[in-house]
Amino acid sequence: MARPSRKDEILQAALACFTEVGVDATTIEMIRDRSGASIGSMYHHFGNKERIIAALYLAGTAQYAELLERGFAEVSGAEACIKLLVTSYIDWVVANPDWARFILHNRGRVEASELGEQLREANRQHYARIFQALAGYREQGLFKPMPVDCFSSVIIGPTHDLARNWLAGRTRSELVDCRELLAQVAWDSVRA
Amino acid sequence: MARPSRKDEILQAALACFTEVGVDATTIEMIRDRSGASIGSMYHHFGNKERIIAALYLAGTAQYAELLERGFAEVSGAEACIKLLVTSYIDWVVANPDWARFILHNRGRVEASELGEQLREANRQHYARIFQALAGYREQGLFKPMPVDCFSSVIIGPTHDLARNWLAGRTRSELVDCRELLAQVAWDSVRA
Amino acid sequence: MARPSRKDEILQAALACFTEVGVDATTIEMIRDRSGASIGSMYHHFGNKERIIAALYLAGTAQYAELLERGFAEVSGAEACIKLLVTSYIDWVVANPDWARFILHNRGRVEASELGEQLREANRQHYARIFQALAGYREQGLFKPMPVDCFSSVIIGPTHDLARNWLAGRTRSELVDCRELLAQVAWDSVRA
Amino acid sequence: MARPSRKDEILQAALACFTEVGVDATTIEMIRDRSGASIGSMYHHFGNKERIIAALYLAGTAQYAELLERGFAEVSGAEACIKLLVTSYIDWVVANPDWARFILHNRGRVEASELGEQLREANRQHYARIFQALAGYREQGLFKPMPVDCFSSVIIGPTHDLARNWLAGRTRSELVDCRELLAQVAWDSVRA
DNA sequence: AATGAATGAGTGTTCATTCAT
DNA sequence: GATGAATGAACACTCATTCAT
Repeated sequence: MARPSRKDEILQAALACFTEVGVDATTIEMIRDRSGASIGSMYHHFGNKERIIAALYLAGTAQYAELLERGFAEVSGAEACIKLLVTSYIDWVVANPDWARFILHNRGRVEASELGEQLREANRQHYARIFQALAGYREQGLFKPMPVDCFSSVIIGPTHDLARNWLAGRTRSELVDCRELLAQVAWDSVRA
Repeated sequence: MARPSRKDEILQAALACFTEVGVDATTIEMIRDRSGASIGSMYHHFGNKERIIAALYLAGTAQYAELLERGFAEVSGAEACIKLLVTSYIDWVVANPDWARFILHNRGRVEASELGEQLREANRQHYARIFQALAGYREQGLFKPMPVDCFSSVIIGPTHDLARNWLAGRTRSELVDCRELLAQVAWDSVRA
Repeated sequence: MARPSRKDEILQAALACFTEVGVDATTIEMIRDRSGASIGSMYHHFGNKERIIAALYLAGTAQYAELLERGFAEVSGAEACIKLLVTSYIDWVVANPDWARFILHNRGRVEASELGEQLREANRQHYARIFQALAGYREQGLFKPMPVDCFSSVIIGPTHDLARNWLAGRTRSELVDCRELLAQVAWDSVRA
Repeated sequence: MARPSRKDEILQAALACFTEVGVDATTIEMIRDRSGASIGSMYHHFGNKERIIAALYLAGTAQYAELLERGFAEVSGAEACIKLLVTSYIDWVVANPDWARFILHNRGRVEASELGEQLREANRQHYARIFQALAGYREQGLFKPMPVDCFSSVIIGPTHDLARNWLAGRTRSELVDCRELLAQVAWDSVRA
């Protein structure tokens, strides 16, 4: 296993700072301090703070997308696919809580940034991939008819909500203990 | 109808700025400019920026709580109560989109602020009120057994998720068009 | 004994603040808080902060001058007069340490203020009174000849220096324990 | 002779401002203006205003200590040593009147600052050096017995007092003209 | 690829003072 | 004489970014 590159060290340090004091309160100096890189090096690799944020965001969503992709390769059937969307998400959040917290709270900022279009494109592909996986079942009438925006929110909304609360330390339950329940609720909510 | 007080004018101006450029990018000067108040007056009324943010947050949650309270006075039955939680929320969001966006994205910041405890206390009372309204039905076994954190998220999660997307302009559907569907999904997800 | 007037209450409060945090760090609000007066009342009585400082300064020097005057009425002889200058000063400092500290550190500021001339006039009279008391002995050749500025500093310099250090908490000795020694040194230093 | 460093330029500019308008009335902007440095550079070198003040103070006392040290290398005997304390001080004040004025009026502020301990340590060493130089004579009984705080004040008090007055423009005499007289008075005041 | 001293526009906040009541 | 809400100029300080080495 290769040692982390300077770029990765900077991203890890940034995430740690974002977790501790928030994205806006994190200064370039803090990241420099934590990563061991020099200011010049950080600007050489990323150009500006906004691009550090975007790089961290995009890397996170890519990692989750990859996990989901691996899941799709292993399951089949409408129910399994819907449940996979929930369980993959929970598994990723539990494995990467800081990263998940960062992503959950900074979508708007990255969308508004100079790299917003890149994020939107990644999201489009992500959704396209999911709908491609579900298209067959939909045509078979296995899902309750509803607007596509609702469909997404009904599946993943409870999980997003609980994940946010869990990551903020506002829950008594462990997120992972609700894994099967949330998956079942998602399936029940969309099945025809 | 009374004319808005100086305090309210400041709060309204702050919300408009937060909506346009975000909370962190909003400067005291912008709020001053928009509200017509002097800097001194703003500090006389609120003390600092953080307290302006917190005051706006707390006023918003109080308003929603009041709307919900009025709803509880009018409905009865487990199904009606669960659906009310969803429809009241949607109604408030649709009626106050800027305020809703602000609240949806700044809970953590207010919790971490000097007024965090006040917010947590308000939240405790809010949840206590809801559970009190539902306690009878729960005892009758009308709800599927699940952890309390899940129960909340299953009911309101899809609505929160869709509201976030709608407020960010990421949906094709109108939030209000999903009102009955989301209410029904909520009820179906928790009924025994 | 009359109760302190509102003006005196303000001056006492100001001195307490000056002692605790320094003159520059003391705000009008602090004095208001401590005195119980309103802001308006303070400005009614004094006009501005500078005049509060000057009033406190002038009241202090007047009080010391009065003490000295009473001393002159009781003693006679060159040695007694010189020693009186030292002992009166020490007695006043020990009785009014906060006031003394304030006066010792704010002469320049009051001199530079709008009331500077008033202070200089008071000082002129103070020195004139002292030299009048000593004029006879000087003519009798009882003092070592030296410039008048030196004469003053030689008499009171050691006492000023020790008083400053004592008031700042930098001495092991108590100021009062050095009373006789300093008086004797003063006399030895100026006697012919 | 090397050209002054950026740090020294800032310090010199600060001293000039302190002399003209006083420490509290001097703004960072004034020092920036006068030194030619950028605000960022000033904060890069010193961190904050308080540390500029302290650096100037400590540099001044160090310079005087060095002058005194050179004097000790050249003289011997109790009388010469005592007189050296006075004459070195006067020589330094006359050569550096602005610096001297600054030091004479800002000891308390630096002691109360974050660098107070550093100043106290420097003072401890300064006094230790002096008492080491005099220890032998003291043991020989060449000095009048008195508390150590008095001993210092008796020697240097008249000089401090006159220097303050001279630096404030309140004297008719020139400080330097009183050099020998003050040295003699100091010696007379402490000799056994 | 790496460094870090230098930059300066921009920020939140303070506080002496005014004035209508 | 007394009040205190309102004012706004002025301040110390921050921090993303640049650039010569």
